[in-house]
Amino acid sequence: MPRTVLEAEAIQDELRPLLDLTGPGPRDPARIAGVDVAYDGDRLAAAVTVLDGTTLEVVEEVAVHGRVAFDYVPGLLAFRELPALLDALDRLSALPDLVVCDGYGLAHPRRFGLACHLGVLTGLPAIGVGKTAFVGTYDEPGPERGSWSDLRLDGDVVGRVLRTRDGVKPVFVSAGHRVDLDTACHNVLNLTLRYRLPETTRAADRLSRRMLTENCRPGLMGSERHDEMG
DNA sequence: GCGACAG
DNA sequence: ATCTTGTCGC
Repeated sequence: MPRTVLEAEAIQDELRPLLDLTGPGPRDPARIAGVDVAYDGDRLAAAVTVLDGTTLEVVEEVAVHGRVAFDYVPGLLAFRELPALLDALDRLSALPDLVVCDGYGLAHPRRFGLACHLGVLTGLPAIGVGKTAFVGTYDEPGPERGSWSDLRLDGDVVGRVLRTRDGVKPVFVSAGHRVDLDTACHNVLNLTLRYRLPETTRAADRLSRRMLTENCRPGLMGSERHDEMG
């Protein structure tokens, strides 16, 4: 774990060459994971929620407790959230086919946002879905669900501003690892049949908050249902 | 130089 | 991220 901004940025530059940007990535993933982290002072809870790619039903979920080990610095979000997220991902019974991150991927000052970092470290296909603008310029996409516009940074298209619901504020989609932008947006639209944000993100957000609030066994919480027989 | 800045 | 009431709308 880096201890300074400079160290962290160096790590990003070091890992960036490991990115797999040769598309297209999973168009019909069977298991899609959503990840999110909730905070309370220096306490945090990281959650991973896996949905069935077809029914969008939650098929597995894991949440873990942790401590903030890196202050939030724009551009270095991964160092704050990744340790706990990797911990939670390790506890899944089966690997997901796609991970939807809360934040950015290639749309990043050094082209290595949370979704890229998580993807490289786990080897899993990953994409980023941000709720607000971070980097880049763009034109407002059309008002209907499905319309989008390029998110550009220094002349490169680094992501897409995608309208997931009619007349509702768009989200910022970018590729992370082993998924191209088209496939990323395709998946995001499949995950937003009812709300602006992907069901994966919503489920992970709820779980992480619950983990923080409830007095559960320090360590974990999840769908490792302890068969309560008898 | 100053302000903005994922979560 | 988090602090926070009411309010407009389906």
